[in-house]
Amino acid sequence: MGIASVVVDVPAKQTDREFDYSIPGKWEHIVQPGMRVIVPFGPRMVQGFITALKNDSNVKKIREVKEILDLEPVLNEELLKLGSWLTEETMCFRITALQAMLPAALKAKYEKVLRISTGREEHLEATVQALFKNKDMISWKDVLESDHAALLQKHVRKGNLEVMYFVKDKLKKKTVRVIQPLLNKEGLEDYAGILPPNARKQYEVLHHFINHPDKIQLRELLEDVRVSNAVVKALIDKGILAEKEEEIYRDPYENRVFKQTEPFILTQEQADALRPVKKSIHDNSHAVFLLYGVTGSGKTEIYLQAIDDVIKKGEEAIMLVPEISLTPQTVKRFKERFGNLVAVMHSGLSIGEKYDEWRKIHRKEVKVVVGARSAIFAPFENLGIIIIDEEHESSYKQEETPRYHAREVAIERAKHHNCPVILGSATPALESFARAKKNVYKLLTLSKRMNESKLPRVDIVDMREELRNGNRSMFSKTLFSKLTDRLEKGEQTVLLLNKRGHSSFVMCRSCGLVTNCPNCDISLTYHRYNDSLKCHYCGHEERMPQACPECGSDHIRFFGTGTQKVEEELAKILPEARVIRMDVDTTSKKGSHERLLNAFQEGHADILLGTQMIAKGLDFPNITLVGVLSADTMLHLPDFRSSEKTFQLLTQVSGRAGRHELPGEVVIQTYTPEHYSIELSGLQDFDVFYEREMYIRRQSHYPPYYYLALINVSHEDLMKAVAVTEKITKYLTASLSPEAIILGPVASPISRINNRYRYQCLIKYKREPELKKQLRTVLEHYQQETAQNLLQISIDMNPQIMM
DNA sequence: AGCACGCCGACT
DNA sequence: GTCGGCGTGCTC
Repeated sequence: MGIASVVVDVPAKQTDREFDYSIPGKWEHIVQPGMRVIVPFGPRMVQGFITALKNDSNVKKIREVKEILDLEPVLNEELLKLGSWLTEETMCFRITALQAMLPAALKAKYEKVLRISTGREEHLEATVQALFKNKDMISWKDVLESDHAALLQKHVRKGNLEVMYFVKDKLKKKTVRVIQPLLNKEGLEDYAGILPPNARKQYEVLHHFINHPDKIQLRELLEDVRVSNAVVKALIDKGILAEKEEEIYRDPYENRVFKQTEPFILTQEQADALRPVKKSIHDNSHAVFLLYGVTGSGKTEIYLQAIDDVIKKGEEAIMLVPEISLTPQTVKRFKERFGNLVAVMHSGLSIGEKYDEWRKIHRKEVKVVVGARSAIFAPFENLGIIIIDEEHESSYKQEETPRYHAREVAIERAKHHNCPVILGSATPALESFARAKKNVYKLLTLSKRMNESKLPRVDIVDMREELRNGNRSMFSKTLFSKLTDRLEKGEQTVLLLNKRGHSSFVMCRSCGLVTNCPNCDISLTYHRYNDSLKCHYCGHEERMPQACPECGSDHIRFFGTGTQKVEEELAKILPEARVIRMDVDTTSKKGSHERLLNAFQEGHADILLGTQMIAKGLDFPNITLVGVLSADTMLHLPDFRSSEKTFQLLTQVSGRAGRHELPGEVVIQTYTPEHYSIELSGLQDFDVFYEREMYIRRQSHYPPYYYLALINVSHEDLMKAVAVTEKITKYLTASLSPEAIILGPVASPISRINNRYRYQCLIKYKREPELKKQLRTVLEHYQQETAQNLLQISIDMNPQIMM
């Protein structure tokens, strides 16, 4: 008898294992590991994944698989294995790992409903019958909201009402109605001849098919021939035409024509960098390359040509790009080279669109996927290369469970496929560069920009000096004069306002009160569209106050990312300048990001003003000036990577200037010009920065010299949170090797979320083979309390941010 | 995660 | 005696 091992969709410690189910005979030859099923689990139905098939089971009372949800496995053997690896590495539940690899559309939706048992209607009093008025089922959610929950529950016990469980897919495949002729050209002509003379419209429809015998979408047909549905219907009824439902993809890029491009001739440097990659592709050998190339050195062309080789070899490619630079511009470059062999995956797509892109990959209709972090799980079976552009970007680390880093997943998959990985960056993560130096990764260097263009000249302006000289504006003299100069020449400027986060908070200018969330220790975020304040952590929402709740002053206003204020000041000092502002406020609508960039590219503005989101990917020939208004705002964050992040951002944004014929200039304004990350980004010298930063990391026992694991404990009771963290810290100190450094307990940077106090313990280690086992023991020990949700313990292996 | 089961105190 | 509170343990 066929038995399936199933991982069920119940993310909890106690159910984090396989359960056995028997397979009904009719499905015996269909089922395969990696398929989704619906299975009975206790009293309800849940979704699950078949992880293995076997012939027998030790389980006595085995139940049957209720339904098979897929005709083809959604997870192949490799991905199932990768799921186990993810579970192990990130210490998450198996089901969480499996779901993370699939588009959200494939996740189940559960519904619990009540219905009247057959023939028991008389047993119900009028109030209950009234609830069922006009419907045979009511949802459990409504029951809980009604005042009759107890009463209804009693009827369930008596058997008058029945509880039913439904498992549904989040989403259906999208279909369109398609019309096609059932006769050939001659047949249609003959039939047109015998149509009654008053059937003019039917005649026109037939005429369409005589000229275009192919099938056509009903909607298009109606538009083209300008007839109503009734006309087509008549012809279908007569058996001349046929209608059918056809599955279609929601193609976010439909109606867009991409001009094909040919590979460019590579520079000597580029060719030298590409050669070892090509060798690895053709030898089917695994290797990780760190492509370290200055901004504008033509990394993308190397990616494109490597992918081209992979496709020619009949294999597939994954191209990861950070979410914020996954702009239509980027996508265009890949679509222009590889046409419709490209699928695109990013968070801007709807659940349905993502699902459709995923299906193109699953059905082997595309060869390349360009996407953000989660595209690393694209279900390709013959991977020939994985490329991660801007590999230092922190968005490659998922900040929810499973807390994986796409770079590590990429390497794991590439090992399985015996194929190369390219990590590309002008400012590699310190960890990556260190590995390249140790020859764990192979270093490929591009030190020159293409088109012979020079790296821009960088001016670092000390804003303290400006203040001393009586300049209180946010623009230094230098920046102002260069701005005016560009304006006169008709060249373009990018202005970066380097502010932390992307949100705007509210502060009273009289008493300095910042409106905080009542449940969390974090400021509320202003939302313009409904003039309200929201907490991004717990969802708390309140109206924007008219006066300060503390001192009553009406000088209360929001401090946005500040771009608005800069815009106002620009309007004062350079009234003739046309400014495009890009920040959360102006880019929240779908497609607005692209629209603004297009407008800038087409020269409808002189200045592009924005936050971090403008630092990447812009490649416009007319940009000759980049200004950073305040370079040091994120330097003083309590994060050991803040210097690295500052250096990376400044270098990236500087790289926007002078990429083509016109030379570029950069002005960096700062209050700490002596800080090495600012000074060295001015010199664009990553190598020196690397040495400096490595020295500091070694001194303070941080990566790449040490690995990190962060344990976060939260509890409603502050003392309890501290006590548990304390106990964990003690336990780990005792059970890990003396080389491990265990710090804590300390309050989290966000010390309270949703009225739960948060404490943490940080482990720095070099080699601790027992670490995961010990952490599992810790989780095990607090199992009971975490199950009751009194206590929460989360573990982040290799955290990117210390929250 | 749900849900049933079971044991306890408070009530018709 | 019975209802409903919540701690405990199970789900193939």
